[in-house]
Amino acid sequence: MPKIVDADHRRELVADALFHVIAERGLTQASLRNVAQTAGLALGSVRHYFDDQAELMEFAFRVNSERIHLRALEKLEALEAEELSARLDVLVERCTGVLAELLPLDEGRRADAVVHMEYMLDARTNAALSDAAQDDYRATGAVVGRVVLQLMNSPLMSKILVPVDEAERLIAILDGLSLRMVLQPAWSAPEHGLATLRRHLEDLLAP
Amino acid sequence: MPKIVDADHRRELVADALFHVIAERGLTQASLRNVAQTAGLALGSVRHYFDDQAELMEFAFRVNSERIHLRALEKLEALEAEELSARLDVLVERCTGVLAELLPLDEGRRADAVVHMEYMLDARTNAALSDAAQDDYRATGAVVGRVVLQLMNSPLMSKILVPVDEAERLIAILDGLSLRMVLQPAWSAPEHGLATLRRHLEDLLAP
DNA sequence: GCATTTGTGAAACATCTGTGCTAAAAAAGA
DNA sequence: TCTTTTTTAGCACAGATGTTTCACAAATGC
Repeated sequence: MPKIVDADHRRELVADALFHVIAERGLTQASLRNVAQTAGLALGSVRHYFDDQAELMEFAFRVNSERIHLRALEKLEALEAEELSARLDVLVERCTGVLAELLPLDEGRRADAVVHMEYMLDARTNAALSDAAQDDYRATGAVVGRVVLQLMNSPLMSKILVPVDEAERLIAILDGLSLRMVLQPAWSAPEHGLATLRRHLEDLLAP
Repeated sequence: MPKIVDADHRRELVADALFHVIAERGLTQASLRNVAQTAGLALGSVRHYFDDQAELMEFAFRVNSERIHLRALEKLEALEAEELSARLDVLVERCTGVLAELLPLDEGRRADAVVHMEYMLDARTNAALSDAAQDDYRATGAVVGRVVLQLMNSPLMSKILVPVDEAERLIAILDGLSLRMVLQPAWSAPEHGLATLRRHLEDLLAP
């Protein structure tokens, strides 16, 4: 029959172009024309794969959210699979490694984090994105919650902590660090943010 | 001579209209026409007080930033003036009160926080706002830093903490809580966020 | 080779945006 | 009342945006 192009692959290619535009010039410049141009496509081609601008926006949002959380989930499941370490510093390092996937520590994760922030803020007033935003909240809540459980279940944990409370504080720290590192990279270097995260986890486990 | 209108007062009135538009419909809808309409003015009138759109944006950003930090500074200076309390829970409560001014705990502060977030994110790609954003960073850094010093100087402080590190963690928590409360008010009620902040301060002072 | 289906490109339209320009209205002094 | 200056209102223009529509190209199955 007709010409065959991997449609799904093409949609992700357009989404990547959108990410690039948002990361470089902000969500306000993410017009269909700008996206098409950076994707090397014509405006008509982009609209062939996405009926709406809204459809492109939600699709890209979900790709971005999944990309971020899948990285963390991979490391998390590896952590849950291995037997509990008897050494405190090892446990801290493992948990730090999982949560660090949610921080903009390298250029790739930085672009993801920038796009993520812009999307979450936009979802506040953009009803078409609110469902995707809800799913995103649940995803990060699940990752952080499971990390907290790992800490709680460790025999090295001497304090009595309320899991929900610590998850909330940890989420706040992650969001806050991510925000600062995205907006103010000059003052918030990657190693700096990572160290703050590690220090907090050490505090939780400290006797 | 001519009709006399308090120009400064008029500029703040326009800024308030801009805040209203941003809080209700997001920064993308903050066009001069929308602002003029919600301010009850004609487009030409708005442009009479602000030559540029950029001038209005920066002016409103600074008004917003100062409004937030002045509230916290007032309480902070009251705290620094009074003699150190010998009771630990009193000190925590005082410091919580200062930092709580940076959180969206009521409708007024919520609108301020929303506008603040949108502006900070926009400043990332909007060179016209980067100076104002820098000033904002310094302002919150100063407030949080001075609160941390209050905690450190207390004879009730038993731990040995690095002030800069704790200030950074505290800023992250404040930013993260603020972000969550702005974006997800259904899951992050005001009392909830306030409790998390208080708990963190108690943790810092705990023996 | 041909027809059919899919992909591509471009032109056109209505809408919204910031900005420049002009003219009327309003108020205070002469 | 008349003049002067500020304030207000409105029009017009260029540019950008989402969307619609249509024509053309390309590739697969017959």
